[in-house]
Amino acid sequence: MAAFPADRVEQAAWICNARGQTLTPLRRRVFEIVLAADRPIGAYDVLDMLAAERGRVAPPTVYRSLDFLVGQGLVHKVLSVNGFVACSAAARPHDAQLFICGSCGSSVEVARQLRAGLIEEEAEALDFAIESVVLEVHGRCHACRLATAP
Amino acid sequence: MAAFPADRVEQAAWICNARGQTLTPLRRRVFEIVLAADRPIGAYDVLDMLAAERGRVAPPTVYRSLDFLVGQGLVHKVLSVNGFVACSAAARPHDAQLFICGSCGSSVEVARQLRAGLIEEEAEALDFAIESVVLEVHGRCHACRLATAP
DNA sequence: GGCTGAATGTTATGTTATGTCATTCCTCCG
DNA sequence: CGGAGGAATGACATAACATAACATTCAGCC
Ligand SMILES: [Zn+2]
Ligand SMILES: [Zn+2]
Ligand SMILES: [Zn+2]
Ligand SMILES: [Zn+2]
Repeated sequence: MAAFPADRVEQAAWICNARGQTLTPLRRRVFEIVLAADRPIGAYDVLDMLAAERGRVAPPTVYRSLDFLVGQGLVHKVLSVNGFVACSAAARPHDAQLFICGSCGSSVEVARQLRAGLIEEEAEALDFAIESVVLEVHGRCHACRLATAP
Repeated sequence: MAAFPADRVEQAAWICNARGQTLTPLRRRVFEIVLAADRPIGAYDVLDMLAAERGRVAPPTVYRSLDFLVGQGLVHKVLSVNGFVACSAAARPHDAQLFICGSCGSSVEVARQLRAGLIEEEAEALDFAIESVVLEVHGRCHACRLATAP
């Protein structure tokens, strides 16, 4: 198998291939659109961009591709804004940890594990089997703080 | 002012009063419905129950009451299931920390702070001003694990 | 060629949430 | 008393987000 590529879209294709999956032209294009947005983007925004390129596009077309990309860990769904954002480290799937600015809409994904074992401890105490953890931090980003502070 | 009451609905009324707000009959009824559900409940489920009692009810009626209750910290919005759940410790507002079972839909709110300072550290490094943190843990609860394990 | 399975197209509908203006009701003040 | 002002609710319409179900296309394989 070829070496891990530098371009993020090629990385995505590589990751899919390594799993016996296919990054089809449609999925690739959707991934490119999400990637280019560089912030969480709505499914219907993706739809509009696709429609501008290829005429009428129905919602399932977009949601199926997004679901595939989310399933492969290439894209994260951002619950607090009903959006999707490209993963910054998709090589191995993980729960996203996002800092989301309420002013400009930008988001930053943090790779370093932000939780100590407290959640796992609590799960143990509850006899709760963790499957996934949603962690989304809201606030104001550096740029927006500069913009209003004197 | 009267002492802090034992009943959760009366507590809610007390909390509102203490802030110069009013738990009107409608808001009180919505709170009772959310409280009785003992798990996240959808806005339109609340709507249906209200409608059964008082005839036609429009969505804004429900959403306004839910928004009020969320604003007062009496109810938490659960993003991962598009639902609302009564807060188990509303006396002072806080970000919810929820363990949500994907099998039975139940949720447990944990009061003890589940995060060490790692999120705050990271925010500091990013110069990000935190306003709120969404933490929702998904998995299988104790009861559901018992139900399928031999 | 004909079967099969994956992907996409197509139509319709379900689910969640908000914008806007009208109405009610209470309180304050002259 | 009577009207101004504000909070809450009612009522209507629509926006925004997401999925169900079935048809079609196409490549790989025997
Ligand atoms: Zn990621
Ligand atoms: Zn910002
Ligand atoms: Zn709470
Ligand atoms: Zn359960």
